[in-house]
Amino acid sequence: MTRQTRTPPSGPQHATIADVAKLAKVSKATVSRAMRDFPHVRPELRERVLQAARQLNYVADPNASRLASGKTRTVGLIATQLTTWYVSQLSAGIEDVLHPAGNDLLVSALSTPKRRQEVRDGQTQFRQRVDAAILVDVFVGKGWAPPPGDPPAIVIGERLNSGQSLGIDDVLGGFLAGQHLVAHGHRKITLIAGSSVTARFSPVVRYRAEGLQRAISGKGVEILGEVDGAFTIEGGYHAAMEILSRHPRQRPTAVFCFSDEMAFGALQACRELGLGVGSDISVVGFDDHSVAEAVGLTTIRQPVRLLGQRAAERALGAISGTTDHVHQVLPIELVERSSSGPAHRR
Amino acid sequence: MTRQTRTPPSGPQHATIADVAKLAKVSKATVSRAMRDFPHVRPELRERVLQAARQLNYVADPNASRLASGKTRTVGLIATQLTTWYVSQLSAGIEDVLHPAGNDLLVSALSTPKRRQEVRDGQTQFRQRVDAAILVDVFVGKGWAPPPGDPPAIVIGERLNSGQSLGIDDVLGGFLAGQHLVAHGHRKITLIAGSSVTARFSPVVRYRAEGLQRAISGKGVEILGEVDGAFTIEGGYHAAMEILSRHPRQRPTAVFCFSDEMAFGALQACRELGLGVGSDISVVGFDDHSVAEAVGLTTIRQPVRLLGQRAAERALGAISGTTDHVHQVLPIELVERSSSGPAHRR
DNA sequence: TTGTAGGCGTTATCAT
DNA sequence: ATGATAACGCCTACAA
Repeated sequence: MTRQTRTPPSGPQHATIADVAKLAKVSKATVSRAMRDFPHVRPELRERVLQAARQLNYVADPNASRLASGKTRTVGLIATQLTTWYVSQLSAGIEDVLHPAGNDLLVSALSTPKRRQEVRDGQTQFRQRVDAAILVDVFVGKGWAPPPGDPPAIVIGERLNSGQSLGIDDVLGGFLAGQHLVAHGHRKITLIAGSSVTARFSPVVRYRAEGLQRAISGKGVEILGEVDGAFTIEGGYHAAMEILSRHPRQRPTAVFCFSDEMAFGALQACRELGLGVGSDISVVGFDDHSVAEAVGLTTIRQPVRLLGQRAAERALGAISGTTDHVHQVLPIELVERSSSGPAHRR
Repeated sequence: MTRQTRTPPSGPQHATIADVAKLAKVSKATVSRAMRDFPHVRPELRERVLQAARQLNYVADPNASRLASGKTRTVGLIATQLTTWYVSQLSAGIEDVLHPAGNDLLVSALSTPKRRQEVRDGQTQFRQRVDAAILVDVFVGKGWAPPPGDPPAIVIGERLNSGQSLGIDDVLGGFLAGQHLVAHGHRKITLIAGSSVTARFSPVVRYRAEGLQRAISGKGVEILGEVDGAFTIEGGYHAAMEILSRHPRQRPTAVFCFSDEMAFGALQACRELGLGVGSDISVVGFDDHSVAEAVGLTTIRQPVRLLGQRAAERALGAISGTTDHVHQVLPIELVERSSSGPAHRR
């Protein structure tokens, strides 16, 4: 019977494990072990194999090894928005950990509520492609756990009852901002939160608002409403524009935005309306975005990159069987800059 | 001989193509064809297969198909810095195209010059993992082409003699900025460029500087030097700080930054030094970063996301055998905002 | 139009 | 400590 060659070997194909084995005069099994630093390989042989591999410029085909081993060496990141500063910092943090460990990161957006539901039910999109998943702002619900058969998941931004989750203390975040504004004499504050749709499901939004409430309760502070900033710059701009173009009497003296990006939009609105930021109006953001310092934005700093690193570490842990059902909380702090100051007196 | 079962099927494993075949009472081959919308499959059978697949919650194991077909359905992105706004927009654009086409994006940083050299010689890191690669700011050199055996590559930010590259007209970018400043009466301009190391290899930096030169030549304009802003916010801040804290006589009236992020740093420096932006000092950036509008930064807008989309389209094209050896240039424009204005008269 | 069966390159089991 | 070899799950050339 003739050997069945698929495509005529057009060019110099890549070396396979068999080529290395032949050159090093050992079996494929030994090559495989040597390449992966397994014990029980005679140093001399190991050296011979590595040298042969180098000579042939050999690297194991990831697909073949994935198929054979059943491990993908890949972690999936699922987020609602990929282009935000928050998510890009997160990915950077995740990569910090994944790459040295020889793992890949597979990113996937999840824009529609429908797809969000899909994730809760089972990560079809990542099926058999990842060993673990990191979910950010998907709002799966306290009691959630990955459906049986699905890879383990780490959840960022929501506290799971039993589990693999981490985040910051959002109540504290809201509280710190509120405390700061109250201390500066502000008595009329407007919140620029997420979209109204998100708000319903998002613990993040709820908790930050709750923290603010705690800080102001009993201080005679009025919250002039919670407007929709969609967590975008434009959203923050429009929201602020609407609020701040009111008559000074009905205007807040301070605006607390649930993200720095919305705060940037608010700053723009202030500028266009000729309001002095930090004097006529105080603006406080959330995140400590990389340009927050440059624009002098007072904000609640959260360690986003670190959050990513921790998540990745736990993902790796989960893969190797460590199931630490703990909610991990990372520290935040208020960073005072020029965008906030004493309430303007009239 | 006993059947050699690897791991005892601990849980309800995932359905395989064989399961679907059995349930639909067809061969594996037919399942494979039906699932991939191949022609020459009786509609009735196709329907039966799809239904069985749905019922078993079956999705093809990507690794197995990759191994069998030799295609990874993955495109690699190699960049020097992953956390910049530019690269994150680029990835977003790439994903716009890749995802609908059922392809994955694999991202890889390339921080050190040594690793950069590795890429020029052969993309070891992506070997057998991607069907095509997109290289951004790697500066491979005009005559470069992927080494034989390596997947096709699309280069962003550098014009290859023969091929697969795209970018903007950097000379024009520098020119537009220069023209704008000259028109506003500026006669002393400082450039905040990249790091001195990068500058030597980077056509981007060279061309933008050249464009500026062209715009100012013969207009009695003095370039007060090209300082290193490292393409970061902090870098821009420090560079600007140093320049602008000089005696007014030796100070430029305008600063042209080769990225918006450096311009943000420059704006911060101005604020801290009490210099009126747009009056005492004009600042022009490059990119049209998403917060540029919010801070009123005059800048050269480049369509970064579109650049990513085009690159991805060409990557997909290259995979399917289309080799269009053309350098594609995307349009840019000056966006005038409040950070620039007439030169301050003394 | 459908089925059969070999092979993709690696890992892991078993035997030595 | 090393070697032989059966999976892993899919794709595809070829036969029918």
